[in-house]
Amino acid sequence: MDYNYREVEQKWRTFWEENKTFKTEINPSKPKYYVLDMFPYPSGAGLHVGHPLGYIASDIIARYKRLKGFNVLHPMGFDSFGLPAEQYAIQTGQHPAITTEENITTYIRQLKQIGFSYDWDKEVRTSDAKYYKWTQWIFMQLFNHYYDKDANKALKISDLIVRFAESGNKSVNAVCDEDTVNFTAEDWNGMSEYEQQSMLLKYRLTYPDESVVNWCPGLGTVLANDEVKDGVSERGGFPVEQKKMKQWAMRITAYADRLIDGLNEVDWSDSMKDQQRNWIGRSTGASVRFSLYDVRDSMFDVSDSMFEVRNSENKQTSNNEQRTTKIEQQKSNNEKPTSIEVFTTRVDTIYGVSFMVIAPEHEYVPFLTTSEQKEAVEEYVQWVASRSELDRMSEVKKVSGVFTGSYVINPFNNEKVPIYLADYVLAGYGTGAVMGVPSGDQRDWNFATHFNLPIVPILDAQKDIDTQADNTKEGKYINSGIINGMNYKEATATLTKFLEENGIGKGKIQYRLRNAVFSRQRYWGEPVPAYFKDGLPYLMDESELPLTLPVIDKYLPTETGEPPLGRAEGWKYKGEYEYELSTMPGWAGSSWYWYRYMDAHNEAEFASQESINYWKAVDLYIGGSEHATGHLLYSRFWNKFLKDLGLVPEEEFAKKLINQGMIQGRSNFVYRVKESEGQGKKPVFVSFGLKDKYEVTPLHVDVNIVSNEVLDIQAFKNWRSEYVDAELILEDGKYICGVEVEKMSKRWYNVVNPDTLVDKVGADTLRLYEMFLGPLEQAKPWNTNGIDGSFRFIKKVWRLFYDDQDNFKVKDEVPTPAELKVLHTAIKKVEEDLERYSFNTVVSTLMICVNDLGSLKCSKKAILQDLVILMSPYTPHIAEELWTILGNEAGTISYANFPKFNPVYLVEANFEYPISINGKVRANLSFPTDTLPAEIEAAVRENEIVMKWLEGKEIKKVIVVPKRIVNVVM
RNA sequence: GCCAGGGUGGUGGAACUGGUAGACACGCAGGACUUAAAAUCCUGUGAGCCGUAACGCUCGUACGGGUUCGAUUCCCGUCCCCGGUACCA
Repeated sequence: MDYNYREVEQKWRTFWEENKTFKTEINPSKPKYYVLDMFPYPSGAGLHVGHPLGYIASDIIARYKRLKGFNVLHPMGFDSFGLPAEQYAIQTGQHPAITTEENITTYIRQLKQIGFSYDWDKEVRTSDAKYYKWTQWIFMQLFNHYYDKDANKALKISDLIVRFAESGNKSVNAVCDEDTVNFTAEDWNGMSEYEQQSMLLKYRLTYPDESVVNWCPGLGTVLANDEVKDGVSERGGFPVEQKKMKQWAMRITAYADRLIDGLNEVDWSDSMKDQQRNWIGRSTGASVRFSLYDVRDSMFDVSDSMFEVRNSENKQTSNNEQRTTKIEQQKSNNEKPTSIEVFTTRVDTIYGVSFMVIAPEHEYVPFLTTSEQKEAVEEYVQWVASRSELDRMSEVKKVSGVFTGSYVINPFNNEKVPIYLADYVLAGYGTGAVMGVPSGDQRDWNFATHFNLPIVPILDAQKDIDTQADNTKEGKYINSGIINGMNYKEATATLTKFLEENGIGKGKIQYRLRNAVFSRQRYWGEPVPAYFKDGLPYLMDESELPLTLPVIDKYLPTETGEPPLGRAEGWKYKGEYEYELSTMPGWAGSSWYWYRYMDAHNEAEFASQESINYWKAVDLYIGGSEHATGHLLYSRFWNKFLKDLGLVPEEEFAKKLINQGMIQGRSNFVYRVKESEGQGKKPVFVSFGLKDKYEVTPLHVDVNIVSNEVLDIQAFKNWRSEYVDAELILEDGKYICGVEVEKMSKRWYNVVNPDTLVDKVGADTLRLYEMFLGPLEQAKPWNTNGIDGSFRFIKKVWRLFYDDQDNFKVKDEVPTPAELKVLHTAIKKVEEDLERYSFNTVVSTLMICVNDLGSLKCSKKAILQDLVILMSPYTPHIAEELWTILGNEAGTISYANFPKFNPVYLVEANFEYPISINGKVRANLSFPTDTLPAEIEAAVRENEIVMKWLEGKEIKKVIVVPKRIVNVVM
């Protein structure tokens, strides 16, 4: 009889659950090890085969470390706020909490089925009020702190207020908004409450700010970037425009340097560190202020329709009498700007400036545009508003832009420089303005060539600048006023000094990193524990947490375009003040969850100091590389902040990080005819083979309603309400779908579920197979072609214990040297490979070991017992069963001792040297392992085969690499 | 576009620090067992070539160069694929 995996696996899963085999407690007598998985978003599609890849790997390490004597924390939880549940709620009216609960139940069932050694008592869910209470609490701490550059850490806002009252802000060296002006203690004490609070917002680590969003008037909502395709909404095909909106932001830039420095102390891949460093993008340069030249009039009526959207917030501001203070006036819309500031990393090229470019959404645009240029500018701004940031940065070859009609003055040579708008300058980055130096920058060169602007050489080393830009720093400066004849270093120093002495600029460090937007115009997220009084945000009291999500009738924005929370009846702080209506973004709850696992049910703190100081930081963190610059950066930021508050001990929360490669999915597509897009139109889809005859938009379709690329039409119509009466243009009576290999993701409907596989071959086989697929880090498309090999392996192991007639054949005999050699070869390799996280090669090693023991007909207990331990991290169910069968206490293999490798069994008397001649192997010669290289050389020189290959030529050299190879050079 | 990763047989992959390329598996082909099938076991399996045969030869790690006694591995350039690109998580 074959091994009955269904029965055995079920038996041990029940055992583990009932006996809480993996329950973990603080135990100072043992070394600790914390293995963490990036927790999943519980999608409606259930767990897919891509999830377990990382989970299996981390579970293997968790089990391996237990065998090595560590006290292992290995928890699992759910990142359960998010867009898909809300989207489902919009479609069905079902409360996202219900859907989420159902999905989590499914996930837990699926996870338990795979035999992970999680301590389920420590499970967390970010959408649980008991959890998000602490997310809100951390948010409040951020609001109540500012970043002090002298202390190089976050300090209390209450302390800042004291300092302002005593000496103003001149002596305060803190991270704050760019436009913060200097004030004295007198100024501060003379300010109204409103003015003081407004000022403090410029310092708080979280604060309301304006940022650009994808506004879709057709759907009356803000869309995520990936809900937008070709400038229209993915759902419904409505136009999308860029709009500025008041949003909460997190001052992550305050931590930019520490986020860069911290990378030096973690064991992450260099590529991952590079990505983070580049994302933060620290660059050293200078800011330079260019005065505006002769602004004759401001041609634009500020209330002009084109600018209405952008200025709506500002208008509100100026309507509010209280807010128009002396300080604010400088920024007010009614005053003409007098200069434009740029940031440059190449201040040395300043004499080569022949134009200036500002972002089309720059706030000065109305003032800079002359009446002659008004129409062209208006048209251009409108066009740019329809384009996403990504589109704008991607299209580098096509030059676009428009002249505003205005000029600035180059402060170094007093030349008139025309001001253009161009979409490659983004308002959100730097000052939203750049100086154009066509001889030294290719994009500027392209722009200058396109608009026929002068290209001035500035260095004598520049070559061929009439065909392309040359960004060299070599040579001496020419055409460059005060720096003529200098080299790069001298010039930069001279210019920076000049800027500072004349008050027109200064040396500056600029980051590409932007402060993180912390609002979503959605329902299914953490409510922000803030309310508004006179248009300013205030926190509720900590004792009033959690602020729970109110009940609403529909999960859509209000008629006036407010977020769904605007629908909540009477939802006001103390019945009086408006709450913040946006919710927190997806990354809020995931930015600190590893601490909650340490003490998941604590109601007094986010986790006890005792637990935090025992578990400290994550020793191994496994998750997808797609989180490189999102989750992993935000989490590091929050961790550093919590450390500043003295609440956690470690500067970096994840000591070792492994990025599992994506298991790619095979996506299926349907093709919607473009003419049928838009509200109220009947959707028309055309089959793959006929799609070239129409203008179509490819749309993802659920792979589970497609089989062999043929669409199940009825299932498709039921899939989404708007497709109920869709028309399908068929070929040969079928609707054929397109196929593409891409990331397996719920939002592309290409999720494949592991349940079927567990049923067909068992969890142990699935675990083994997923590891056997290849290196953990490498991406690979999912297919089950090789799974039989893993299944056979399990059966072969069983057959070492039982013969064909089901007789137990394990004997208590003394192992032979050959058997010990097989076993210890495996022990060595399994240990080495696990230490370097080479999960796939361990599977091969186990297979070779089992094959060899089979050939040796070895069924000796001493050998098999160690083999079972070696296997147990990969195939815990069968290992637990065999362990018990061998006479050990039931359910104890998880805490057994990893077999000790003994090199004695591997000693070889001889080594067979490959003999290569000019790099090509021509013979093999065996020598005792202690033979000296000179003796080997002598033997090789006299070898017949070698002589034959020499054909009478001289041997130039013989290279002997001990226990590797011999190479004869002739 | 920019940032980062990858490309090895029919397929997944191995080769750890520059040292016999293709371990281990899948698939395929042939054989054993069986009335038959499944399961299991055995043999072969990068491409091309020579030969009766043991064996041997040439090519071969995306493509083109380079460094080296020796390169899948290091360097330069090109092509293709995948992830991220700030509201998917």
